[in-house]
Amino acid sequence: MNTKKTVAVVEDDRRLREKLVEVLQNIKDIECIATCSSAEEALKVIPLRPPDVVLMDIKLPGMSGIQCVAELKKILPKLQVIMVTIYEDSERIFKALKAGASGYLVKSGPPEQLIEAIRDVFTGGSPMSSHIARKVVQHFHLIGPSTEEANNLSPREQQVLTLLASGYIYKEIGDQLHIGAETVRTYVKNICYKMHVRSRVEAVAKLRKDSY
Amino acid sequence: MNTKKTVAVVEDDRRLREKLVEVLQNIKDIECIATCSSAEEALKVIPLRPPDVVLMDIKLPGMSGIQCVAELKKILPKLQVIMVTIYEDSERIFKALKAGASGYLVKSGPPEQLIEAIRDVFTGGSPMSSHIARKVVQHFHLIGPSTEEANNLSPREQQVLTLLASGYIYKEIGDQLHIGAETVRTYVKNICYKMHVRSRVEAVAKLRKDSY
DNA sequence: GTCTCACTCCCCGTTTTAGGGGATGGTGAG
DNA sequence: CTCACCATCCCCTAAAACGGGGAGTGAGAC
Repeated sequence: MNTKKTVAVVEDDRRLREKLVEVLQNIKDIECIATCSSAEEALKVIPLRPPDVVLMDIKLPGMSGIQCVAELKKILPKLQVIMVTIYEDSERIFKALKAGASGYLVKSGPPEQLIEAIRDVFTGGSPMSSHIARKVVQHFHLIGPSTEEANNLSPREQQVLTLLASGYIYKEIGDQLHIGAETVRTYVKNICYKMHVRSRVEAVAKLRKDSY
Repeated sequence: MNTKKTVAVVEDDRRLREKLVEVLQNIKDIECIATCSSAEEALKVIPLRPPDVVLMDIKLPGMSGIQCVAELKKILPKLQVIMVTIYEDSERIFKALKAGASGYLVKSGPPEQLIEAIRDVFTGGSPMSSHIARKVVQHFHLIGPSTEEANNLSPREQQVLTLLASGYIYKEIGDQLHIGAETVRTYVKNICYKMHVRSRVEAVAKLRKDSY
């Protein structure tokens, strides 16, 4: 590869930040074009000259790294962000990923892991520390096997269920689908029967389990 | 490590199966203790002498590998399964993970990847091919940033919301929490207010967006 | 000591759902 | 040509939820 991959580092701890930059400087296909010591600074600096990849700490003074990712992604949707942090709790992991991070590394890993990760996101991958990946996978285990029950609903029934989940009452649903509220009611009855639930609320909750 | 990691292979294509076994035989810390050419066979054979790790193909004659994982996990919850397949579509990936798979590799990868993956699940990781990981991560991006609205519910309100999602009516919730149905109603009012929704159904639907 | 806030309960009247029926026409499979 | 299944609509009664109030206690914050 001829052109270098450009990287920005967001990390409040000065020593760690400099250490990261130093590591990156020794890599021929990577160039660190910016360093920030806070999320606020990152939001100013990074959009001016967007790098290919951002290495982002989570614990920052003021705005958190997670929040920062969310903001950056709003203005630079194609920006790739790798979280580099000490936190391994599921909640932070999921928040970071939902905010738009493409990778998640724990700081304890070797520097080579970081370099590999940068190359990995570059080629469309999602680098994650081993245990992070497991937590992500466990999230799917919690959801449990798809019951498929929502799938043998008729098209109309699925529409109704979707609108139901949006909080509409029968009459409103009927208006949107140009059918009577009584008809909507019939669908809800069938949905409850097919999904083996007792109420529309439970059906909506089950929809969540089956999808995702 | 002294004791070998035991592995079973489930793969219908004979040549590929034998090739997998051959690769494994050359590794000192891994022992292949079973091979199956179908999901049905796997369900009979594997529980008799459970291996540490199962390598599972998805496309099998009869029952699919995904279904097989779900069944195996029911009787052997601690069994670790790595999907080894040619499919890279999100739907199969998610179904496999939800069924209980711990890892997901594409067949095109090098044999060393397989060995690494077996060792990885053994140490609590979740091996995934690079692009598979990205698809998993993209799933979180689709959900979007947490709105946090469910998080500033009081503990009691969260309990109520959870039970609500399970389909209970106010009286049943009240009984379970040893409070009156009227109190439950008060919580629901507050929940709707705090979450900016108009009904309990919408609140439950929103819960799904915020969690996961 | 006041103030906020979670937790608890209550009332009234109105709207929405649930439960359990029945009914029509259309369409595609066997 | 049935039979199943979908989409559509209707009736009645009873149960549940909603809207919008009020109101008391105890804990912790300031």
